[in-house]
Amino acid sequence: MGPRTDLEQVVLGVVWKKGPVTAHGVRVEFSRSRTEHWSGSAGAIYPLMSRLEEAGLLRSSIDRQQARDRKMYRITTKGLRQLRRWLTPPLSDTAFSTQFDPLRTRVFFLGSLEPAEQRKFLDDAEQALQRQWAEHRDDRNDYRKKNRPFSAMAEEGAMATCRARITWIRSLRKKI
Amino acid sequence: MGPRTDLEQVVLGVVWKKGPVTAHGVRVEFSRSRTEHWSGSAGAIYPLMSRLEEAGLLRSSIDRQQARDRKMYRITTKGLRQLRRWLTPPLSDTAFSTQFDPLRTRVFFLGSLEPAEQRKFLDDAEQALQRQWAEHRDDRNDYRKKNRPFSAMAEEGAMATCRARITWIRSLRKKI
DNA sequence: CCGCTCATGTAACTGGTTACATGATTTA
DNA sequence: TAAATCATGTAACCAGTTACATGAGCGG
Repeated sequence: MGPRTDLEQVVLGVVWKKGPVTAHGVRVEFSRSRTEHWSGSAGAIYPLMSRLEEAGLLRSSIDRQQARDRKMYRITTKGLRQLRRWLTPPLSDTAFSTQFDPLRTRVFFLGSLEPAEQRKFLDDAEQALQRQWAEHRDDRNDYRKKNRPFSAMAEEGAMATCRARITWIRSLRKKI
Repeated sequence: MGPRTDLEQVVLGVVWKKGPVTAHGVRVEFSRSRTEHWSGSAGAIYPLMSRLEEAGLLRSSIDRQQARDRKMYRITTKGLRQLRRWLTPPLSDTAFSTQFDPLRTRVFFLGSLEPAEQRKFLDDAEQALQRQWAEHRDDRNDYRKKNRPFSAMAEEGAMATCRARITWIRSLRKKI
């Protein structure tokens, strides 16, 4: 009965990386993320981490040294094995399938706008993507400073897709 | 009381593009899509299209000409106005925010694998992305044949992000 | 006549969300 | 001393999903 959802795997990964850590600490990590895919809401994280502990993938202990009691989570050997399994080929199909892109989705229906409005849409999109790229660049630089090379590499992935989308939007702009 | 979710907007768009169309026809359109973000399940589509009709964005009529009765949906003037509003800047923040990418998500935790396993992960990913790119290219060519320029442009967006991700994966491969 | 596609729906479930409740500690 | 942050949780809700039910028409 290992983790079934990506969120469970990611929480496992966060505990591996930051552990020992509180459920609150995991939530903070989610709130810092640029993507809005998961909010890291209390209603999701607290029951989820209890489940992972019950499954033997996490283990918790009460830290009474601090000003107030804190439930510290660590990853277990079994948990680490599970994390590695999640990353070891062959990966599930869903790991590779093209993801939902609200911008691309909208382009399918761009023909319903007047050409002038279409151009406005594309100009707006390009600006937003440029802001987004800059945010990921800042995050990457932060990760480099903190000596977290894999997180920096992940941010470079986000930067690369931002650049590709900007180039794509510009090419549409020329066609219209 | 307009549409609140992207799925409702997309269904509105599909009816605009393919209409008059049955709820089943909309479902088929979703099943053809490469992305797995929405399954287009009956439990989602049928109640949703009823809601859109109740809100005055779609209008239906029973077609008795066919072998069996079919409920044909068309977009209303109000519906088209709503579709355009969805595409008209300023777009909601969620339209631009960096999307969830299961591959990038995994890279954050790639440090938990041995270097040899890391390389295997990246090789596997590159192959999958290349297959994915080819699928989107085929789809784009189909759309071109069918004279659907905006759908073709959308597919080119997917192709561009695939290429960017391949380049990114290769650059990680060199670093490791 | 068997299985496939077209066609329309409903019921139970699920993996999250928002909002609420509580209280200690820290900072302005 | 008020507001923000740390910290732990629960309850109600929501937008989907899977699975089921039903039936017509059609090709092999």
